[in-house]
Amino acid sequence: MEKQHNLSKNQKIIFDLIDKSPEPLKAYSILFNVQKKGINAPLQVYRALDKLVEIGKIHKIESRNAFIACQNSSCQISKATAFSICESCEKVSEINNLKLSKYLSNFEDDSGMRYNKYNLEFFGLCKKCKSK
Amino acid sequence: MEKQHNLSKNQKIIFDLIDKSPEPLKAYSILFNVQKKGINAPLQVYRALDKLVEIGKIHKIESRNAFIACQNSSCQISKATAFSICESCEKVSEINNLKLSKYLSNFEDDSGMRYNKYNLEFFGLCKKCKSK
DNA sequence: CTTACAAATGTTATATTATTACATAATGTT
DNA sequence: AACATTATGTAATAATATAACATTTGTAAG
Repeated sequence: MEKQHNLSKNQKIIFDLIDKSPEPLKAYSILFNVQKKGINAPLQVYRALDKLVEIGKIHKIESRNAFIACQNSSCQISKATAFSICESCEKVSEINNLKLSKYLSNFEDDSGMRYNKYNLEFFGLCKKCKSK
Repeated sequence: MEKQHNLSKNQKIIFDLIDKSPEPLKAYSILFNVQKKGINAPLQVYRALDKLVEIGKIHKIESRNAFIACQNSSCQISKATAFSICESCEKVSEINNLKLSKYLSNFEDDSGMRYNKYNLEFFGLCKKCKSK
């Protein structure tokens, strides 16, 4: 049974914003958007983001310093993330591919080391941008 | 035949520093280290870093905002990078594994899309840290 | 219920990472 | 030499993220 995380007030405000967004959001853009709800300081945003990342409700797109809601309905694999990033329009999608995640989770490097966690970012042109 | 890039003065200073370093270096730590050589401003560092990344002599470790020299003697695959990162001692190594790079370069997502570029960061404990 | 602990909040200040804008110099090509 | 491209120098500022400290809220045990 998965642990239930009851989001706190700030966490909920910030998660809802990210979850509704069609694109990854940056911390200060989040801050700007939630100021009307009484969240005034960067730290309040970063603390909520840290927690949401920790419990797997959102992911950080490292190459963009931006945050996206987890797209895996059964969000077990927050430690094993893969994203598709369009270098033209910056559209980001989470890749949820069992073969890929199995391949990477089972990957052994040349020294025989295994990893419990990874983040993979693919770059290319999305369909729309490719056809332009 | 691979294009030869003659590094400029600043590029060479900064590449040499990164190449000699046993660990990834951060931009402002680089700046501090090269001030005695007449590089005074962040922008001079970032410009050199950008170029070095572009030509594949160094890579950026996105999750750490740090830079490491490319470890692939035949440095063809600067667009396809994989790293091992120790979450305890922060040691970073480039993974140069043909099966992995083939697998990822040939990966098709569920929409049939292919990617010409990726960055993969694995996290775990290195041997030293695991045995503590 | 109340005590105690952990988690979250609020606030100010500051650290770290990165870019804009503009002027000049060096290098490579024809 | 003329031109284009790449690199440099410098100042200012933008964008991203954390430290430190005080207070409040949520939760679980007695």
